Amino acid sequence: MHPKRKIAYFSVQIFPKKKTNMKRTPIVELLNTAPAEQTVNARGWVKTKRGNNFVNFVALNDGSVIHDIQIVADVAKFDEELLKSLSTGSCISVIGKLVASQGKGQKVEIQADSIEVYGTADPDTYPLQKKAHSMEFLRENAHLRLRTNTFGAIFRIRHALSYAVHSFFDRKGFYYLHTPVITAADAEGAGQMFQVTTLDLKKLPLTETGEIDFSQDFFGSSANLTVSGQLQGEAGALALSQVYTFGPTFRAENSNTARHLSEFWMIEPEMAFYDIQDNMDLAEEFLKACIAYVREKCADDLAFLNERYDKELLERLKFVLENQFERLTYSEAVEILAGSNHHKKGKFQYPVKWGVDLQSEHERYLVEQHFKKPVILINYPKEIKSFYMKQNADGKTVAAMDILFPGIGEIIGGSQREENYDKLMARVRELGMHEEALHWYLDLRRFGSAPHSGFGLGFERMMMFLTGMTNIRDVIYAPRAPKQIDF
RNA sequence: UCCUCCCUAGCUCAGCUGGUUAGAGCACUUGACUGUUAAUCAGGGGGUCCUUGGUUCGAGCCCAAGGGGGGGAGCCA
Repeated sequence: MHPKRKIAYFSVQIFPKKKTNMKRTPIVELLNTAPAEQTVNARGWVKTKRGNNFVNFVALNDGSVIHDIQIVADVAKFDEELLKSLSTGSCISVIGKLVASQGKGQKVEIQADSIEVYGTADPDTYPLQKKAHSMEFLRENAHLRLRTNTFGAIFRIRHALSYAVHSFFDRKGFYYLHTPVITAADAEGAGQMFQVTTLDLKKLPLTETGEIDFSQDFFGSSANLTVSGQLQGEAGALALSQVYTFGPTFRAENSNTARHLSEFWMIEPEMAFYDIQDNMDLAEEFLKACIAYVREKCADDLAFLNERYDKELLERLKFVLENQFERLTYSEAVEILAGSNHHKKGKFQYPVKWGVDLQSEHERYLVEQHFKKPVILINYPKEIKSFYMKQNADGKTVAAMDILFPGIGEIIGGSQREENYDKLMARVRELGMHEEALHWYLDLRRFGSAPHSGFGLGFERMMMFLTGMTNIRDVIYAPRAPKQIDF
């Protein structure tokens, strides 16, 4: 390579144009700067304004940190109308001196020399006040709720958690695989799908037998939004050894609960040469690494949420980090449940019986009452699990694992995959699945198959655990759910 | 989709057994106040009581249907 063509990726020199404006300093930096009457520029949105005839105090926030910086404005130095326009929600740029605060609530403040108003916010119509609002009200103002302390904290944590995910897998030698968002007919059976089409819904082309003729549709067959990247992930793992996906996932189920969304983000690692034990080890290490990262990176935001919403949040994060997850089989869990006083007193609404899927109340009992810590359940009856899971030697169970968290329920679902072509094919036929659509997936077992495992993590459920939010609609920018597509 | 609760001022909520002109705090507005911390104090304006229909001399309140939202369940991550 010619020496002149060498590119310095990490130290790019930029030749600035002539400076016209003073450069903004993020409030997070200003709050951590020693005050020495240096001239600084802060820009952000007004939280509150207080004061008297002589001096006004503005709490300014730019989203860089949960704390506001206090702007001090001498009434005599500023136009009356300008000061009046600094109402809650307005956006301003302030140039002034960074000084030690005379007041008690903060260390530093800005003594304003000039204030420019970028955008006013009429107090009569601006929905947010300097008072606490209900989560329901904020949900109906999703475009503005980002400006509140609570949602600022939530979205800084959301970013940190995303970063923690990529960072963890990168350290472990995984590759980030971008699997398709639009897929062909439902192969996995993971639930109702959203259909994607360019056909004219008012004039659908029909075949001779009266069915809709998808050969005339955009892709030449029916198409849907993905419900999981797992099957494609397996193709990745059986080539790159360790991959993960992290993308939007769509389920058209009519679910109206505090822990379901129609559009959510899912993380799906898939690993060649991993058995179910390796899979569990990775999942536990992964969850702990993410929690540890966010706890360190977002200490202020977590402290705020702990103080305001959930006094046990920090304690719970610490507890999960310091304790081993309880691991047991489905059969053992059923025994514990059947032998519990809770069951004997008839307090379970649904029956506890081997072969039947555990209900929410059963999972909660195990996690919140019996073990009082995260639980990993493995080896479920094959009838209640997906076709691709590894069939155990007992002929009755599959190598599935679910990780259950307090207050949230299932946060991870995974399994070792069936790598044997004949066994997998038998299951596909047993369940009457569409072999044609699965040809490429079955091929993975015909050519260079290998033992492999993986799991799926609901990103927003992890967010609920980290933030203490009790409704999944409050940890995503704009929740998509039945009858809800605003913002 | 099922069960259940809720809907009263911009926001949070009170409103008795069905009875005159529907209230409070915050927000807004006017005034007071030399450093406030959701500033404070005093005055003022502000209502389709979710909608429609019914019962009644009289409905915010009782009944029915519809709409929106919360909590729980199922499906799952």
